[in-house]
Amino acid sequence: MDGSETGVGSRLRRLRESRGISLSALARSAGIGKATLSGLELGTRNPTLETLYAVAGALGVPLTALVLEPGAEPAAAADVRGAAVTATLLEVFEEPGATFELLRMRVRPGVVQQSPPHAPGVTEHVTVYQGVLRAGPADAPLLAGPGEHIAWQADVPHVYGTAGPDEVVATLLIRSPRQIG
Amino acid sequence: MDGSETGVGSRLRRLRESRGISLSALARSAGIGKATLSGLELGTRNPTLETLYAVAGALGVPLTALVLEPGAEPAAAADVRGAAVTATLLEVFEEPGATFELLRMRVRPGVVQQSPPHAPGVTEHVTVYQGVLRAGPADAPLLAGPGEHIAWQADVPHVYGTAGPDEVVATLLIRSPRQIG
DNA sequence: ATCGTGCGTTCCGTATACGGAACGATTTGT
DNA sequence: ACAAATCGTTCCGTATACGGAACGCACGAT
Repeated sequence: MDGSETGVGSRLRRLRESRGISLSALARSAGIGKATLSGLELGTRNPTLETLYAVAGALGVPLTALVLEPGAEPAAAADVRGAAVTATLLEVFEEPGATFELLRMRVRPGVVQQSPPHAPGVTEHVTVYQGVLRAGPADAPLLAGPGEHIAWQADVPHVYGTAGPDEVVATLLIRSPRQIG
Repeated sequence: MDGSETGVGSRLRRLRESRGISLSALARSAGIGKATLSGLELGTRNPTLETLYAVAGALGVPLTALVLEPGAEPAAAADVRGAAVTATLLEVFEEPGATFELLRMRVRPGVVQQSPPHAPGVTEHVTVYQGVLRAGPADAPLLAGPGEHIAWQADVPHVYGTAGPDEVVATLLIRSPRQIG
């Protein structure tokens, strides 16, 4: 039973066949059973992380090439959505003094999104790649165009919007200091 | 037995705790057992893909935020290493007009790394999180400290180095316009 | 025509990932 | 201060992912 077919099987089969490797050979070089690999490709098994790492390693691709997705991804749950902003968490960096969350953000033109205050000490950093962004504290938003970077304290209400007709593409970095308790 | 601890457990635990969600609550909202989640975080279990999807979905993060990896990955192909710079490819964004490659970069102090020119139109954008970076065109490098962002045209020789005693941690975004032919 | 080799799938016993229900420890409410 | 709730871990029976060994099939060589 597949139950939650995620496309890993078909993606893996295409990857393997595009390299002209047989199922038996890949199973052997990955150190897993043929039955396991066959079931994985057919979608009749729910592979463990260990199996996925073995296969990805044998193919010489990052695990994300099997699991992540060229566009059709159903993982809408991975996104944060609001009136104007769609954001996807890319990475979380744990540094000694703070946690950094790096998100990719899109802002639709013509709408302004309010965001409630975060905890004290939290700062937001935005680097704009496309479009012109107007964002920052609700009472004093800042402007940033492609290649520019703005930052503000996020412990007050803040807003996101565009200052031009185009959609804005940017990265948002949220810095949360380790709470001192 | 963990066998191949990939850091998923500790990363997941930090992610969960940084949001102030209890293990019990996350297990409930993900629709999985507390025992499963506990074992996953402790690294005593080898989770299935289905479990990983459930947890990532409940946290609202892409699966890659759990699985993408800190260093033990055999996929050295994803890494770029040089005299002073170690970079790991985090994500590739395909936009209509350009390809963006987002990398996490570390620059060791005391060494300067030369990088050959890229194709015309390629720009590099760096956001610094720690340390002071000196980078940019070889004849006119720029400085950037924590929270600052610099960018330059990468079709000339450029350099990476530090301007202080500390290692620099930054993200590097390379924008390559779709070739016009 | 009959091997011999390799393919991908299926069968099967074993190892283990799963969820439910304990458990002790800690926090919260009265 | 005690009781109730909730925390994260551990115990345990069940479901299932695992690898080894069949299986049927498609070729190539003698």
